[in-house]
Amino acid sequence: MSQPVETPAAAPAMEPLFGEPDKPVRKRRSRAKELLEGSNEPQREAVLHEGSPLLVVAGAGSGKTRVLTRRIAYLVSERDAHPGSILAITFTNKAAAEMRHRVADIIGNRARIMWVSTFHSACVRILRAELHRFGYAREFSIYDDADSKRLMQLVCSDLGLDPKRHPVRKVLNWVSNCKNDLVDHESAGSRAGLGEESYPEAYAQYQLRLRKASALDFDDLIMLTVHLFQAFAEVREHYRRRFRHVLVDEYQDTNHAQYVLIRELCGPSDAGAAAPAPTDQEAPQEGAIDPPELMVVGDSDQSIYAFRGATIRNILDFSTDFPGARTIMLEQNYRSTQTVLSAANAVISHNDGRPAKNLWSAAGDGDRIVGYVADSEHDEAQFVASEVRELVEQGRGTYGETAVFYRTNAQSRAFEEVFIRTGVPYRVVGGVRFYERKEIRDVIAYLRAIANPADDVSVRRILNVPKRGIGDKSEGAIDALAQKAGIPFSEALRRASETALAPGSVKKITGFVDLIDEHRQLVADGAPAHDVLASILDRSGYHAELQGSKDPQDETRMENLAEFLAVAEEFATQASTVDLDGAGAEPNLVGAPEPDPSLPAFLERIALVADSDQIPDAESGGVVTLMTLHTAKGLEFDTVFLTGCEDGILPHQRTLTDPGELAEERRLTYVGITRARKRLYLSRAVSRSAWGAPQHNPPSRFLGEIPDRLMDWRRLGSAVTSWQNSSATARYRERNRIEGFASRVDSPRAKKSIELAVGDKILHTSFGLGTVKKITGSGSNAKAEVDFGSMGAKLLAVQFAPIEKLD
DNA sequence: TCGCGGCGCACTCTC
DNA sequence: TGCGCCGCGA
Repeated sequence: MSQPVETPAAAPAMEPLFGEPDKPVRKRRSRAKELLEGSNEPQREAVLHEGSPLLVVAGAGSGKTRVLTRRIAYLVSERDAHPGSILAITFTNKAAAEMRHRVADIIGNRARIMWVSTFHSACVRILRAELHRFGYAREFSIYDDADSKRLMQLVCSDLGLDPKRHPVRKVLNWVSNCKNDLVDHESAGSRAGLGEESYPEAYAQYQLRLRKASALDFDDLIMLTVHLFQAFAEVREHYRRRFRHVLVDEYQDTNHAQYVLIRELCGPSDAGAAAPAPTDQEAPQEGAIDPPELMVVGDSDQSIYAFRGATIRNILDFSTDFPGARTIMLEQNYRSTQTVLSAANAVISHNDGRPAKNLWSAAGDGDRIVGYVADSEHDEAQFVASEVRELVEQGRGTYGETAVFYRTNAQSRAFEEVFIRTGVPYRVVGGVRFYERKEIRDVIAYLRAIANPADDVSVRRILNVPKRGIGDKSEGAIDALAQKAGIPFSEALRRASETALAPGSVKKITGFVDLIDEHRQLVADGAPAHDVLASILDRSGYHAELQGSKDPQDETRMENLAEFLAVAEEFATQASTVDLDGAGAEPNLVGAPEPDPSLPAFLERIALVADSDQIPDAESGGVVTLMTLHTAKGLEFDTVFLTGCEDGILPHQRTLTDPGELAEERRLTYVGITRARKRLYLSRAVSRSAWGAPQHNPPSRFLGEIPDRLMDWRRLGSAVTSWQNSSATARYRERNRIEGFASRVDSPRAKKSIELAVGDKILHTSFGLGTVKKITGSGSNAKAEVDFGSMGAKLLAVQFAPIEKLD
């Protein structure tokens, strides 16, 4: 949890700004010199001097972020840009922290007043200062995904939506898409293009509830900022003047709302229709100010967030969106071997309608890509574990420079089991998220209820946690009162005596109100977040309840809470020295620039920080990193294991029917492959247990797209041999599509050699994994009685049944 | 009002 | 497989 604070002096050794990252780091001075004198590569040089707007299209590993960093340093050093006038937007907080480090390494302490943050953090800052214009209270809660889902659940049941036909998740996604496309709920009903159901009422109700709770969800952060800019010309103008340089990393992952935000900020001046026309001849220059300079960097092949509303359109249409824009392409890769790149190129080239691009590397061919076909996911994990150990023992790699990627979080389990058993040190990034654990959410709800009295969702969550005798009945009565009087739930709690509840119940409720009030006072007195947290854990009885429990689970809960408390304390000390957005030292930024360790600031911080921001530094970790392909973006490792290369896993089952989604899966694979510097492993499992029942998937179609000469197959599946032959790939794929997985294990050759004994494990195309219970007859007459678990016992003709024997 | 046990369902990816 | 919800008994 302890990310390095922004202390340039203590910054870890960093990569050079360009050139091979593997080379020993040169001294800071020479690097700065190199920066200012330019590099030997003309395109990179051009990135510095090229005007605005500027689009840099760069392949994986070509140092996109480095180029962006360079431009910032150039602006400050050569063009005397005030660092406070620079806004750099990155995709994750982690990336923002890294960028601040890099810039600080070149221009020193002045980098501290640069504004580097994610879209969401930037918007929160602006909203804190400006949202009162829309009538919001200054303290608003920020709802994460789980909160939004909970809220939408209430809405759906209010509207009587059948959860079978209209799952909460689906409704929420629809609403989220509307917001990302800036379609407000009044016009959402007539929204065309989605084809499926639309939920304008749910949208309206959901927004109403959010509004009542003084809460914003993630999509609101962007949407409302855009609305602010559009509704108040002076606000828009203020930020256009304040930011003279706007730089956006990972532009391919921006959605429509984010694009409009950038356009409002950096578009041509006359775009602001609301701005008063300069008819007054006395002050013609007033208000006539050039838009901020804009530079965006991206790679359309790495767009992997379409499901969240990101649209590649933004990068393809950049030059139309921003007239006069120039484009620079960077195609040299400084990260990977040519072998790795060729594989990546081969896969991505199967996507239609992408601009031609061919990455090349000067790093040499390097090792071939190792392929492995495992029998099961355990076998796959076993292979990865032993391979990692071997690399480390032979001194060819370190744990910290090794990563294991998978498509879904659920796949991490097999690796964890085997890694624990074999003693390979590892760390899972993401997965069951820290902030999604029950106990953490509980205390966050406490903190929110204290900070934002209107936050009904949070108040009701902790009303009876820990148990204090306020049950459904009491809650219902209070809720009825709140509805009747039109007041927030927390307000109704104070008037509990007006209900028909028993005096005992009223007393319990009063006790709860007092508890919250007491801590609200604590906050008002300026107590830092961790003090409030520690107090509420104690006074609410939450701590005591866990302590008294005999459930071993509660022990880990205690540990988690202790860690959370540590996070809060760390936040307080950080906040008092440096602002996490790097904006704290800027006096005239927005509203309250002073870093503050207060409770609202802490809540804001934890709402916006994703767990994947806590990826340990690869160099210092010394442990193998396990993560999903999505979180892998922007990272790189010497050795990469890309696991689960199966149709149904990667590409994911739900994407197989949609060419557009399939293209995104291919880009995801591309991202995974290009994370590898030196060694790449591709593995798949013939059989994989998915919630209980074994399931067997055909090899990923993406595997067949990689030329044979690049591959070194360490082990092939026992029964399947033809699929990796590229000439057979198309046929295989076709056959597979028609027959489903039935064609995978019935190769004639495999059948001939099958000999079964009692106790053998076999794989049947229809029944799945089974155990041989009894054998009768022999040779071609052999029959086997096989127990297929939940599928029952079957009698099979060994010679003809579509089965495969497992080791 | 609470606690327990049985059952049914769930797994994309994330700021 | 494990989590969350529901219904029941105390």
